[in-house]
Parts: sequence; structure tokens; C-alpha cells
Amino acid sequence: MAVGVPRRQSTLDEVAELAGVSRSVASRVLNNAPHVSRAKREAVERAVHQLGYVPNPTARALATRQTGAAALVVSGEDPSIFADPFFAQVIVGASAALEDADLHLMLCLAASDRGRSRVEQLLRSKAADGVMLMALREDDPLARMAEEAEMPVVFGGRPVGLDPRWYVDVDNVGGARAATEHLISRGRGRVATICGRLDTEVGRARYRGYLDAVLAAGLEPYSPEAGDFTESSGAAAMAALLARHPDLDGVFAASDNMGVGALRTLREAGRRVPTDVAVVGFDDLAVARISDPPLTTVHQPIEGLGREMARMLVALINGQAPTPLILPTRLVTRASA
Amino acid sequence: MAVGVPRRQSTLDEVAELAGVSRSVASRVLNNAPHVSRAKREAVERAVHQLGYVPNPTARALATRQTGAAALVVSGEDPSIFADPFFAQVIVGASAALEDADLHLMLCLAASDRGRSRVEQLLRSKAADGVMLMALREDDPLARMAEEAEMPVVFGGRPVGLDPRWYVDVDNVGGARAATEHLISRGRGRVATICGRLDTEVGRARYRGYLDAVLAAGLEPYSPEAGDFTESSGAAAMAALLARHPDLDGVFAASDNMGVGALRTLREAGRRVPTDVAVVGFDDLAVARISDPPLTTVHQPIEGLGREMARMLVALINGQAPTPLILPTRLVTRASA
DNA sequence: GCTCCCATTGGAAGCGGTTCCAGTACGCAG
DNA sequence: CTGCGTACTGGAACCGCTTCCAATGGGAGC
Repeated sequence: MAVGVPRRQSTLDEVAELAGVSRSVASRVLNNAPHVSRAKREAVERAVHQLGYVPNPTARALATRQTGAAALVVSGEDPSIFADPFFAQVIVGASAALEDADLHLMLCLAASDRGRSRVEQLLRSKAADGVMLMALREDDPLARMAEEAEMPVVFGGRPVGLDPRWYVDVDNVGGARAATEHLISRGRGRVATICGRLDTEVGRARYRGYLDAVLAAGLEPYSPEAGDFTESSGAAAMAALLARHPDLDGVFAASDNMGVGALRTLREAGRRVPTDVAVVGFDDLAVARISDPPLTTVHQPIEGLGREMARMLVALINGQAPTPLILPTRLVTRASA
Repeated sequence: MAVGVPRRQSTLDEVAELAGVSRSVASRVLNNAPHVSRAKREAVERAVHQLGYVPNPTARALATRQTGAAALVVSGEDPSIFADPFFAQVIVGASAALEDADLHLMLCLAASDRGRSRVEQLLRSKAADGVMLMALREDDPLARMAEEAEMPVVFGGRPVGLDPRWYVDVDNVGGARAATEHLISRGRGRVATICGRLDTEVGRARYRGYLDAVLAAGLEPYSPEAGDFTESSGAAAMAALLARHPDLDGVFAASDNMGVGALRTLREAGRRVPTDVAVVGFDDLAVARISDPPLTTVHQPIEGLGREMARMLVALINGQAPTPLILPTRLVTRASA
């Protein structure tokens, strides 16, 4: 039984003394290291139990030069970018993988200047054993900092204009192509796209996928209408598309949120989905399932993204040399197309 | 200019030597402490700059016995509980407030046994300066651990059967009452509720609010149909309610997700909303705005909840004595009621 | 010109572990 | 019986920073 609660955290010295051994031996027992006799090992274990001893992680970190934590940094000018369920799912995946490696998860939102400078601090001071970096914008100063940091860094999604050594990404081009091909295969010949921000790699890749499919089918690509991945921007973009091309019969939206926005605009404009206009989204968020009609979309393994980023980071921390990873996407057919 | 990148992190000793002062003085300069002459202060600053010195947080933590981090612990048996946008918003708020206090945010999902034991470890080893605890279930072992931990602990929402010293909660009873009163004021006389899990305080409080309003209006309360706050459980509960009370004309759902599920069931059952049945939700998530029809709901300041939890924790860490907080909710009227 | 006081200063003792290394004891081959 | 390799053991040196405290020196008051 862990006995009385000592007011002060007990230390390894106290354990050693109670067990009648030196601190070295006690330390070896705690770390499951060899060169400890069975008798002393048991004595130490008894003492640990009796004192309710828990090692001090900070002291251990100082001695081993390992913090036992990994950071997930999300960049973006808007703090609420982070409230996006997308990131929440990434976190779930990363958290699970880190738990397996017994690492803690630190979350850093690099939205404000303050936030960014804290991240820089973190990178330079080695306050974590490694970093996962997400949602970098073009020319994001974070990218340079990360390159300079002598710390394992894994990118989630490839940042524009950078060719990181280690990253996990989702097959955005393939997914967008599949989505557009699906529309075409259903007989839609006038397919437009609501693309995402073209200063992000996701935005570009999904637009490229759309182009690939349209061109491969010998159709005329429409010039894209851009949104910022949100519902309202999708609704606005849809309105603009309808104004430009009243006769379109298919739309590929580069995110579910924009897809749902498009559905709203179409409904308000009196177009039936999918009869008049078929719509396909991207992401497969919960919202795609409950929209009206339910949204055909491209499923991407978001939790898997987080998990694989964390796994890759753990591998790097352990001195291994993993290779970049591109996770597959797949079309989920629902009523909207 | 920060000169050449020393392969090895430079230390305070090196700074001191380069500046021609003792380590003590260098330390004082870094911590903005008094008792340093202007000349030496500047010399140290120059050396810091020249070496690109960044203090080692671990060493500082060991010396000061402050980790510089606060943990947000979310309990629950399902890891994906965390993917709930609700938590994402809490995180945004907490993160912002912690940033102001220059504390890092550690995220702990206590879903698995493994996760729970890691949280226990964290609590007992003082690996953080304080903890925010959320979504505790009845008899959650975490509650006891938290009580025993000699560490500031702030609860988010009050756990069932516990009366924590410090917590931030949302006015669930008031919100639910307002929602139900709204239904009644619109002439609905047969108002049922889809309540949340009654082994959670939120579930109970929102049910109590419903009861309050119904009884105050002299109406007959219907026995509640329980869900687990998810869309599908809401849909199922709605079906059950319709079977039991085919003539109901109003429903208060204890979460937006369940409310949206109810909308779906009602639509499938051929009931018009709000003409035949009016529906009010709770949470004011994004989904409430884009559902069809848009959901009248009770707005709660989720980000504010996170922010206030963090602020309260910071106050505790700084030795102050904050008081529990209950944040107001407000009804947001949309088309569904 | 001589105390006394106070702002500075640097030496040294922690903070709580890990780990290198020299020393001890014991078993076994020669 | 002596020599040597092996499995333990504990002393001591870090890890990098904070902070207490004694010592130093210069300026003010008398």
C-alpha cells in the first residue's frame, strides 16, 4: 500500500536510503537497467511503493536531454482555424500514436505574433523532442524556423514552395480527380469547381485534380471560383458560378464546408440536387452525412494523418529514417451526385 | 546579428564568460531581476545576441520547480469524443489565455486505460503547473486523483456527485429553461425533450431546465428520451418520442447534434418543422446554422469556457484565489422554432 | 577623513535525476 | 592456492539554471 502522503514529493535519494542502496542502483531499477541483484531490485521496488515515489520528469529530462513531449504546431492567421473539426481529428490520431510512444502532446497555435514567437522559442530551445507542423501558408516564417531547428520536424501536408524532407500528406490530386471523374461518369458535361485558396498546397492540388479529370475527358475546364474552405465562402462561390455559367450541371467543391454552402445556394436558386446540378465535396466531415441531400465526397483519413505524422516523428526521434507518406483518399457516394 | 550556428546549444555559462560576468549576473539579466549594473546588463545582452542563446526551459523548470505548462485533460471512454468541435473550441479559448500567461498547453486524452494512467502519472509527478479537467463521468477515477494531486485543478463543467472547489460551467439549467419557455411561448403545449446522458451533469442540468419550464407553465412533462449527444442518437430518440407521443408539437434537444438528428427523423416521418413540430437545440455549433431548417438553439460561450478555465488556472498558479464561474447562455432564434 | 549603508557581484549550493568508472566480491579455470 | 573475468555497487561528475549569501567597493553623512 502506498503509505501516508508525504507533503513533499519524495526523491530518488529517499527511495535509495529507505531501500538501503545507492542512488545509482535505485535509478537502474527504475529504468529497468541491468546490473542490479534481485534482492536490491526488490528492496527498491518496495521502497518506491512505500513512499509512493514518482520520478520527477523535469529532472529526468535535464539529465537525458529528452523532454518526453512532442509539439503539434498549427499555423494560420485566424485562431479559430483551429476550431475546425479537421484539426480536432488530427489531434485524436496524433494523440493516440504519441501515447503509444509515451510522449506528451503539446499544442501550439501559431496565430498571433505572440504565438509565432513562442513557437520559435520552442523550436530553438528544444523544449520538445520533435515537432509536427501543419497548415503552413506560402512564405510562412515558421517553415524557415523549422528548417533551422535542430529537432525532428514532420510536416502535415506539404507547404507551398517547400520540399520538406519528412511529411505526411493526403492524396489530394487523386481524390479531386476521382471526384470530378465521378461527376463526368454520371453524364455531367459542364462541370465547374469551387476551389480552395490557391496559396495553399491543398487548394492547388485539388484544383489540379479537377483539371486533370476534366482535360482527360476532353471537356472544357471552367475557370475556378475560389473560396477559403468555409461554408459561407462556398455559398458565395456557388452564386458566382451560377451567374457565370447558368447551365452548369456539376460542381466539385474542394471542401465539404464549401460543398454544403454550394448546396444552400443551389437550393435558394431553385436548382435541384442532384437532378439539375450534382455536387461533390472533399473531406468527408460529419457535415457531409447530415446535409440535405447528403453530400457525395472524398474521404480522407484525417485521424490517420495525425497518427502517421506522430509515428513518423517518433521514428525520427528514435534515430530511424522514415520516408514521406501519402495517404490514399476514396470517394464516398451519397445522394448529392 | 546572431552569429554562426553553434552546433551545440550554448549555455548560460558561455554567455557569462563571453560577457565577462558571473553566471549569477547573466541569470539576473535574463530574468530581468534587479541588482545588475547597466554596463553588465548590456554586455550580457550583447553576448546573448551574439551566441543566439536561448535558455534551456528544462533546466529552468528544474531549478524553479515550475514547468511552464498547463494540461487540459479530457476524460471519456471514446477517444473520438475529442474530435467533437466542442472541445476544439474549448482548446482555442484555453490556448489563447495560456498564451497570455506564457504557459504551454499539454493535451491529454484520458480515454484508454493507458491514457488514464498517464494522466495519473502527470498529476502525481507534477509534470505540469496545473490541470484543467473536462467531461468527467460519474465515478470517474480521475476526479479522485485530481483531488489528491497537489496541483491547481480547474474543472470544466461540474462532474456528477462532486463539488469541486474551482470550476467554470455554463448555465445549462437556465439555457434549457429558456429553450423550453421559447417553445411554450410559441404556443406549443405538448413539448417533449431528448435529453442527454443522465450520468453527466450537463445531461441532468439541461433536463432540469426543461422540467422547470414545463412545470412552471403548468404543462405535463413528458418522460424524456435519452441520447448520447450524437446525431444518430438524436434521430433514434426522436423516433421513439414520435412513437410514444404522436401528437407532440415541440421538442427540446439537449444538443445540436441530437437536434439535427431529430430534424432528420421528423423529415423522414413527414412532419414539417416548425409547422407541425418545433425544435430547439443546445450548443449553437456550426451545424445548427446550416441544418435545414436552421436550428433555433441555445448559444453557449464555448471558447469563453476554455478561456475562463485557463484564466482561473493561471490565477491559482499565481497563488490567487479565484471563485467559480458560471457563464451565461442565450437563445438564438432560427427557423426551427 | 572615516564610518556606515547599499547596490553589485560572484561563489557555491541546490533542483532531482542519469551515467561513467573505479572498486569489490565471488565463481571458476589453471 | 592463485589469477582473472564477471556481475554488482556506490561515489562522483554532470545536465543547465536559480538563488542564497558573503564579500567587495563606492558614495553619502558627519
